[in-house]
Amino acid sequence: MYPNFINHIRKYVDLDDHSVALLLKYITPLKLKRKEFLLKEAQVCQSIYFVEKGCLRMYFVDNKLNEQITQFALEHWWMTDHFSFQDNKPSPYFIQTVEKSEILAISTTSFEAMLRELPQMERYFRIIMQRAVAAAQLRNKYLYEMSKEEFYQHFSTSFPEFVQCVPQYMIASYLGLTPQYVSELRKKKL
Amino acid sequence: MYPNFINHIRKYVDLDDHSVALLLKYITPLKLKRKEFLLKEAQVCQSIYFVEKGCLRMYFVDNKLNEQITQFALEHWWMTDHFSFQDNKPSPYFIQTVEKSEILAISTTSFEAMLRELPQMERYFRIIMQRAVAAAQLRNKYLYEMSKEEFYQHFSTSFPEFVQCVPQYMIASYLGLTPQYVSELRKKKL
DNA sequence: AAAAAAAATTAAGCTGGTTTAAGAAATGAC
DNA sequence: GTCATTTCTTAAACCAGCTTAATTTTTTTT
Repeated sequence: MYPNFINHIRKYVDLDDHSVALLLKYITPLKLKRKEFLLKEAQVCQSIYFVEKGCLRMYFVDNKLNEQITQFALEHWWMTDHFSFQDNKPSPYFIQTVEKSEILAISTTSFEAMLRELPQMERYFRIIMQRAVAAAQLRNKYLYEMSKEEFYQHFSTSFPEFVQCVPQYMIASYLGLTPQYVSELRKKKL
Repeated sequence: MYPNFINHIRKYVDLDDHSVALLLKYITPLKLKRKEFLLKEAQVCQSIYFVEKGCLRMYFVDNKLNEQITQFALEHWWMTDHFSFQDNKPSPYFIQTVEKSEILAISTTSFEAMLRELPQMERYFRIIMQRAVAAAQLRNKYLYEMSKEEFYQHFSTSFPEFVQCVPQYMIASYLGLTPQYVSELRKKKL
């Protein structure tokens, strides 16, 4: 039952079978097709989502009506609009499946109750969030030190699995590039 | 004793006086002058730092030998190289006081021991880190949707206290702009 | 298998923001 | 209070990456 989910937690904290059983009461499994939405602009993001299988993207629509992708989540990554989730504010984002996916959702209220009942999960999320901050810090450094060309080359050599399963125009959007420019860079490299 | 520190924790979790006493054993207070270093490039970042009073900046030296500032920390903010702190890796960053400051340091080992003895602190840091992720997500969105001019105007109207106490060229560096361009933008606005 | 829709490419012209260089103003140290 | 250093300004030339627009290729739907 949800092996990616359980294994991921057990990588960071001890969790006996009884605790697992308790934990499962707080999650809602979702089977989704390609291009289904978990969140739309102006809604409050009521859950935090774990990608058991598949791929999610998060984007907002900018003032030129472009979809700006700000995040992807692959298998065993978490995804939410943290600001909306924590403070119950309407979100500017859409969260959508990129492909057929199995998602585990934990609602705001379940999240709070789960943390109270299972202190290991408090620890787990402290570690996960700390790692997310570290990742954000690193990505941020890349933005300061690399040109857009270097940023693209770095990304596409570091994460070839993305280039596989995500269309090129989405990668361009995520990296803050125009599809035309990515096309030019690819030509240049060959 | 360290009112900013204790009040900040009590904003998020309950902490009785006995717990406060236990907690204080894990922290090392530091009184620093202007421009003193807490971390230099190639060192492992052995502590997480709380700004009780004053101001810190974090920067790295890029391949053109510019100091690129990636973060500031004002009163009651935390600062560390999370990647270095968590995984004991050498850091690419410098952490330095911008002005005379009072800093509370918690070392890697103290941090771990503290979390084991005081579960409230596990919760506190889970919340703090979650808020840091939310802040990073928001800043990231701004980078996608704003031009550099808009980003500068937004920053300088949102955080006038910074423009007060941090020299202009540091703000330029933090925002990823040249000092010349900031100068031009300021002229434009008046 | 054909039609429709979505994604990727190509190329020319343009612009937001950098680079370079020099001088002016502000700050800190003695 | 003066000298040395740091910070800020001005201006012109330049370029990385965008815009626009048209064409081709790939994918999806029927």
